[in-house]
Amino acid sequence: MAQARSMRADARRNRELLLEAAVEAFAAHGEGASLDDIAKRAGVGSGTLYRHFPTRQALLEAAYVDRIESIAERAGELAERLPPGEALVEWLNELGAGMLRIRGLRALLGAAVGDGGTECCDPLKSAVSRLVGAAREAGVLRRDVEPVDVLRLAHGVATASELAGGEGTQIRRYLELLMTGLRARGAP
Amino acid sequence: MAQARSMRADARRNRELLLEAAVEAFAAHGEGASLDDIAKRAGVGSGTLYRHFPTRQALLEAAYVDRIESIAERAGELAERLPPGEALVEWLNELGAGMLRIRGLRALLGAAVGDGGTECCDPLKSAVSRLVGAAREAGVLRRDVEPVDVLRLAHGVATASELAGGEGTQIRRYLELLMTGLRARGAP
DNA sequence: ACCTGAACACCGTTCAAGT
DNA sequence: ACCTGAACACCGTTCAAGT
Repeated sequence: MAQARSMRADARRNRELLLEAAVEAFAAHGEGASLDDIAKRAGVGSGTLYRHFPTRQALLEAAYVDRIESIAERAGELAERLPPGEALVEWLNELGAGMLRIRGLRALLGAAVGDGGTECCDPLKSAVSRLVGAAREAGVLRRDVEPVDVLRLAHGVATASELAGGEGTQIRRYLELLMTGLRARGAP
Repeated sequence: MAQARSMRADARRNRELLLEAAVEAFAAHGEGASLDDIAKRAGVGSGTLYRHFPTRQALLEAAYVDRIESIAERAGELAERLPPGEALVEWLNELGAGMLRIRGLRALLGAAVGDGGTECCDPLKSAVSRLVGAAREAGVLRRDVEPVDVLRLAHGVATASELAGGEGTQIRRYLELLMTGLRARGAP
């Protein structure tokens, strides 16, 4: 999907309007919000939505790409300020909070660590790889755990806290349980 | 929903046909299978489906109620044969395998430990309560973890392994990580 | 008392016609 | 090159008419 200057002015404007409407709609009605409704609220024909974003997944990705990048950037800041183990936990905590606050982000990460994975969550994968690498070298992480395992489990933990209905108080507890398991030496 | 003898013979038969079709459809197309299709395959009108099962959730529950009970019963057998900690892990492993094998069971447990909870998963809640209680008394489980936390985390772990696309090899690893965290003494 | 199936509303997706 | 919106297919849900 071309996103560059090469778009006609009205096309670029429509794309922007669609994204604004999408962010609003996903926040209000979850990741399953009506696409037709999004087009209507953006003031464009439904065909225009499909021209810009051929699938729901593509729209979700475009709507949240900047959030994903800002979460990924936090990894660097935390790595500077905290020891490796704590930096990883803290980052997972922020990632989890983001998944609870921004509806649809969890679905996006889920697809990324599954088989429907696109490149949109690559910044998160790079971030967790760096944090996991550092934690391993510091000896606070078992060596048989891959970065992608950590993302999957973080996704699972976010699911668990969403089920608990909490606003982020549960996720900290669950992450600490998980981290204790990750810290222990590998199974025989 | 009356399920007793009080139903007319044709009603009881239709109910049975609907359940068979539902189990098949959920297995083939996931928990979102078309209800209209289920009615057609059962050879009844769509209104009949709604008369027996007013919501998709009600149909899911009726379709899997016996599986749920048989998983719950396994808890007792395992508790007799194994020490408390191992019995809990083993049971969680079987529960997880069930969630991966039978599509829709995970959704059902998710609803049960969330706010949309009905009484259909109560056997599972009782089972985990007994196992957790025994493990606590044996001193192999931290005391600040509630049975419902364990179910939620098991649900999360099953989600994580489903994302991994495995057929039950990952879930064992993930459960062991989780169990290590559950075993450790409570946080300060 | 229960069943049927037409009818309605809603949503996703496509595409011919328009600028 | 891009947009529009009518058209189509599909699904969930209701309800008047039938037995």
